[in-house]
Amino acid sequence: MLDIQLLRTNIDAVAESLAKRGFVLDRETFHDLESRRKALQTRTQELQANRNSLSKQIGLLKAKSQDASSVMAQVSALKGELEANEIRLAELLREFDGFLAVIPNLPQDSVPVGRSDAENVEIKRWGNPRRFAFAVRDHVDLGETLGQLDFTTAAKIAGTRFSLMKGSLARLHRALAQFMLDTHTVEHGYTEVYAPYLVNAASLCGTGQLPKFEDDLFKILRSEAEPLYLIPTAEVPVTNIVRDEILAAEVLPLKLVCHTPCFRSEAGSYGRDTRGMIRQHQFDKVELVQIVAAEKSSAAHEELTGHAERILERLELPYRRVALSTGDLGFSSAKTYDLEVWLPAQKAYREISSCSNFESFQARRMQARYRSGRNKIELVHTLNGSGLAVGRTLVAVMENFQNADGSVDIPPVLRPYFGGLETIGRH
RNA sequence: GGAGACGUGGCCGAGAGGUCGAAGGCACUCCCCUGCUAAGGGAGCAUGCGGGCAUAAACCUGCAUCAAGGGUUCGAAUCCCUUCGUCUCCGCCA
Repeated sequence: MLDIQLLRTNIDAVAESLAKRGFVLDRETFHDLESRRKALQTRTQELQANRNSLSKQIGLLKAKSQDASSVMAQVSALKGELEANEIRLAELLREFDGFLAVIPNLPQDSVPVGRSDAENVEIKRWGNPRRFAFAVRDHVDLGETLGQLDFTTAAKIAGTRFSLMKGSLARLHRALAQFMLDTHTVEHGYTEVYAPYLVNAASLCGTGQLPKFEDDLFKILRSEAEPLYLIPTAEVPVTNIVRDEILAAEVLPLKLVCHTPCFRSEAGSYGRDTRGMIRQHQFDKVELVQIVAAEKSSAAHEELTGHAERILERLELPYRRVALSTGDLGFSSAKTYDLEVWLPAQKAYREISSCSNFESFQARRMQARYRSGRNKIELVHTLNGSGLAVGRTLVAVMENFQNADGSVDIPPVLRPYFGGLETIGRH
């Protein structure tokens, strides 16, 4: 949610900024809503004030056992207009909220301007893709040859876009998550969090997945009760820890890390990445979340991205960092870096982490604030990033550490999680 | 799943149809007093959204908010309904 004051006072600058990301701000509708709101709200509040003061008089008269019937008649005269106004105002505010809720965040000035991912800008590269003396296989080939990755059975159990791992591959998957959690907690100062995998609509509105992207979510309907949704990312439960809170300045920054499965319906992605584990309905992710004071968020964004990069470096996986262009930016984000890992079978860098600074956009929706000074309350800034997507990291390890015989070496840094085992082979 | 009790500011807690955005306490901020280490006195201290205001702070003022939503009423923290949550007992369960 953008600051409505900014829209009121500076709508042309807002529209210009949004245009960079391909969003056309409907200024006429805004002005129309705003002028109707102002008139209606002022009038309604005036009527309410009248009613309140007259009602107070009634109370005072009755306390003195005096006749209040003429004042009561006055209030009754107000009633019709007041109720009609209250209803119209509520409708108008709902409409206004709906209008505001689908406006994306403003990109930071440093975000490269572009229409799509084609105009993303590479910031850095790390590591050199390995040269293979044999024909590389992709992770599907490798996993099925090992007898430890099975999409057919997963489809039988659940459906398409699920995976089933067994044996050392399942253990590798677990080891990766453990390693990421250990690194972020011990070396990067994050607090480990275990959070619900089902969340309510208010939480999803807080982080921006609702109301606009309901189709991407798995929804659990319960009779009578409010629906719950499977989390698309740990960002949702973890960031919402601070929803409707006023934090003491001393507790900031909050640095939280959380390993969860993530569930995405992948509506609208039919036909894309249908092979293998790249795009699944269920995948694990280790998520980094930071809640920081407003002026600290840009530095925190660089730091957090570095924390995610550190995982790739310690796993010895070549990657690059890309600044998303305005056209590729997520709805809530003011600036995003994607980390892309080298996949030898695709001969391409593929997204494995997305690190975003949301500034006050989520905080405003969540009413997540902190005391920034004496009697001064400010919205926090929120950030998050994958550190990393576990399934995709598994894919990258398999493909980059494969041997000619189809076995997969275990990256040295993961071997402590394997009791000394160095290679995953058929068994 | 069944039965009952409950949900009030940063925290504890009073409040039972009108002068209640809400006593009192704790915490916090400022001032005074006091030569010391959780002494005393005074003042301030919820949030959101409007209007004054074309702009920032300050200030004044209005409305809303006592878990959430709806209802009764001239008037609701207070009465009624629904939902959510907490606690206690029973049942079930890893």
